[in-house]
Amino acid sequence: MLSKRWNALIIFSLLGESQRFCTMTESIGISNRLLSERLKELEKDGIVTRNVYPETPVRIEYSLTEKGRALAPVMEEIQKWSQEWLPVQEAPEEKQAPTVR
Amino acid sequence: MLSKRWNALIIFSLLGESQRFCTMTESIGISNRLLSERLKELEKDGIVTRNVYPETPVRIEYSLTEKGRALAPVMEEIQKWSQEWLPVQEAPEEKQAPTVR
DNA sequence: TATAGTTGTTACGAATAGTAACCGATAGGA
DNA sequence: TCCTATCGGTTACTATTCGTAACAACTATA
Repeated sequence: MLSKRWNALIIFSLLGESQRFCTMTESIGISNRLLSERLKELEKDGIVTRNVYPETPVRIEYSLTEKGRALAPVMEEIQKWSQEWLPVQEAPEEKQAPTVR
Repeated sequence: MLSKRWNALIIFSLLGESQRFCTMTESIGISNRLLSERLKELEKDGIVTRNVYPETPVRIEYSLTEKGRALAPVMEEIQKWSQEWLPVQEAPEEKQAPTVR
């Protein structure tokens, strides 16, 4: 499951707090097609839950189940390893709205 | 890198001891095409080293670098998680030579 | 009516994975 | 010499998955 592209990043971004769909696409840099697909799979695997808030426009938040939160130590070890062994990378450039002068 | 299919299994199987190409294809269940491709990538990333023993037929053993062995804690946490949260699976059936009666 | 925000779905070309056949070097035996 | 076998891969081809863009359904607001 962690070997599937994006899943580690999805879980990582949910470890902190529950997140909305559109927030996740932006912060992870995944397309909505794939995020939708991955979240369905993770929900079926019992790692993620989907919470619907029927406001307008509808708000949907995804969060981790206990099984999902139990992956925290795995993610921590991955972080430790990458801090020690991977060269520091430039952050990907922000897409800015063109500034009007 | 761990998100690429097979890489976690390849590293896991090298954590114990160095392995030959043909042993790895059998134990992991990966095709030789992909194993070859993945090992090249992992070698380029400095995670795996390739040792050639010019016997006949030639013997080639793959082993982990220090950077690769540093992934041991990650793999351990993954193991712990799966033992706690994943149902026990049937081992994939061995391919047996047909028994002659 | 038109527009915008949110969470998706559909369509389709591009990239990656999987399968099977083949290659080159070497050695052993007929 | 010719055939066979082993090892560590390549090559060729098909199937699956990914990535991008366009669109859909719902509803509130202008």
